Amino acid sequence: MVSIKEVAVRAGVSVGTVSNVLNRPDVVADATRRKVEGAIADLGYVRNESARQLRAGRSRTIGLVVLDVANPFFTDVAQGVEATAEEADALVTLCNSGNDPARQRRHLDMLAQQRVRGVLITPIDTDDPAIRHLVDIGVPVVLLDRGTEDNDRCSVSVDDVHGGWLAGAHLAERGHRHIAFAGGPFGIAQVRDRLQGLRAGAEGATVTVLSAGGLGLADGRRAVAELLDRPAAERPTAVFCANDLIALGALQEAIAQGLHIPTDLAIVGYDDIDFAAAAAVPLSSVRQPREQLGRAATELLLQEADDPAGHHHRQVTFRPDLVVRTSSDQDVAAVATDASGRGA
Amino acid sequence: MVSIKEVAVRAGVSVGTVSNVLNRPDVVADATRRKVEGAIADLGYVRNESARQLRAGRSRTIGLVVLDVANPFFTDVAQGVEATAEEADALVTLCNSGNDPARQRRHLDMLAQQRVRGVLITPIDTDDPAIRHLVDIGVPVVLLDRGTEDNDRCSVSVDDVHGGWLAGAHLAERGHRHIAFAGGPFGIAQVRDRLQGLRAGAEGATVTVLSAGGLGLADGRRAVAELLDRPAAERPTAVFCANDLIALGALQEAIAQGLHIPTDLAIVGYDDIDFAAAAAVPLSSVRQPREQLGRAATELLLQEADDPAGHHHRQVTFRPDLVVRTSSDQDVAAVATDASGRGA
DNA sequence: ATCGTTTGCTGAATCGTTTCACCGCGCTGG
DNA sequence: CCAGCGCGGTGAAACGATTCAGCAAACGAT
Repeated sequence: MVSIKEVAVRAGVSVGTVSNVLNRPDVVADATRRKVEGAIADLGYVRNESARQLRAGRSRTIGLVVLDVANPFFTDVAQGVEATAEEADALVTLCNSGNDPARQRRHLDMLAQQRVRGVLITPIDTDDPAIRHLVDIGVPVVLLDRGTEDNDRCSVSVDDVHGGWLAGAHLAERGHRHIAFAGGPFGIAQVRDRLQGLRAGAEGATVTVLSAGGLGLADGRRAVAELLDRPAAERPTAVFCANDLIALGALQEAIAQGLHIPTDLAIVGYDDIDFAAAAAVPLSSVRQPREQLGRAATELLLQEADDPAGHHHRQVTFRPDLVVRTSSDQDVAAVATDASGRGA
Repeated sequence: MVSIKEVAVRAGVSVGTVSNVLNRPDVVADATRRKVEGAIADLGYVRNESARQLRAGRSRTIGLVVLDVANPFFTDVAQGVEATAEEADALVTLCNSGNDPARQRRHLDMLAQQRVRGVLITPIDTDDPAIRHLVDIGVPVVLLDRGTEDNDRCSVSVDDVHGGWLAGAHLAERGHRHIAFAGGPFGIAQVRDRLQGLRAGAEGATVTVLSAGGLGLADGRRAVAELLDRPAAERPTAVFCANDLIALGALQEAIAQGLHIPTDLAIVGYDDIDFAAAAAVPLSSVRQPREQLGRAATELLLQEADDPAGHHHRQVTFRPDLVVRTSSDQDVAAVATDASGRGA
């Protein structure tokens, strides 16, 4: 593999000059520059980023650690991050913790070793010591899709309590008196907050928490199966899901079991991923500004990385809104009249 | 930021010894090792990967460049890649070309500069010079989800012609005489091959190519809209989509327009992503071994990286199979009888 | 007591870049 | 004619880890 030195020899100049051609072409005389560029092309020279970085002491990349790459919500956030990073000539290393604390730890260690300029993370648990360690050794960290009370770092989040409230209020307003909640694990703050909001919004209604263990399609299917195990009289008439993957799984299982949506069961999801609108029974969902979330977080991170002293940490919170689609757009009262005797 | 030198000073040993504690703990006396470990913990020392890499001449990471991270097919492939890489103690940098040649180029340049151990790529066009350059400078490259006639690199692919054939044969067998194809652009080999296979499999049927420009949900919606513009008599009775995103978009639009699936229009997708089975009209789809694709490619890559001399390039091809679900599971003949007079 | 051998550690060279003090040259103004 | 100044370029010193020849001490065998 050819180095700057060999380029210098072939061009008949010193290594310092080659470096100048690469980094500050304007200080080099035209003729010399052309000679060097010729040598670079001839030898197929490729810059060695490790050496640059070693010398510079910091890298041009930022780390992005998400809970689940298979969830379109996170890929959308990632696109916002990447777009913003690209504008600032930064690179992004995308890491998937897959909701596994050990994997998250490994990724954070690796990012620290790479001396990344900063880390954007959707953390699994409230206060992982690995995250604290990063902050302590001076790596800028911005929490993504997650607020914090600590004021030694920035965060960008969406008001999940309000999101849950919107869903609860909507369902209550449609006449639902018994609402199920599907999603887990409760170690994840988003899940807790959305449930809390649901309870506050669905005033007067009973809220039943189903034991969906995770945040995937399969968990939604399980949740509806569990729901159908109950006697019809005790069965919730609506289910609010902690994300759209669960909601889509629930939708599928409900249809497979012969339920009509929303007549027999109303469903509201969370995130408003593209697949939600594209579902055959279009899914009501609490929409988050996904790309903007990524953009805002990246801007804060780069700001802090560029000027750690002048920076002061901020907690940015977006407001979600509810998109009502077919899956929940019917009054329970109307159902009781129109479709009495119906049900699985 | 603390370096190995400061650790050495605090532990009262030389830097060589600290390095040994880190890399070959067994050659260091217990007492010394403990002293050094103590110093490391006290100072919060974090290894500098750039320096290691500079010295070693190569890195521990491999690059993965995919066409579209928002497509669950690729995130599934990526999971296979990551799992295999992790077993081999390698890291993965996931890059999204987003079907943009310029972005692909930038990512490849960056990976070359990082001196990655190798690159896995789902290329956009047949023979990008940037890919050739990588091969020329000795970076192992494995084509992913894409075959090649060049025998200077490995490839792992799925027989797309056969996949298209399966879909075509299935639809023809169900009595469809006029089949539409949705997907693009045709610069992408997968799209071409699937169409070619469809033509071969749907013997005796007419194939109409719709002008879906891309490979996303919106393109599927557009395709069905275009289809409905035609007079009913000239309208295809089935549509084969180049991937499941298109198929799901088509499904949604078809339902929104009041068509019944599969009675009025049969739909077959490609990839069998999880959302396909979860669609409310479960989607027939050509299944590819997604994770296995990633695993196989990564194994080939690591093999080549570990022993470039002993390695000889292989072209691995998997066979896809067809999963028939509701969206296409009905005979056209039966339709004509059961549902005459129906239609949008 | 002497001579290997083993054990455990040191110190310096090395990787490829960037950066910076410094140098020679030609030109200009006094 | 000379001091001063840009201009263009040089060469060496970093950056932080790894590796390896070499050294000192301890030990075992004869």
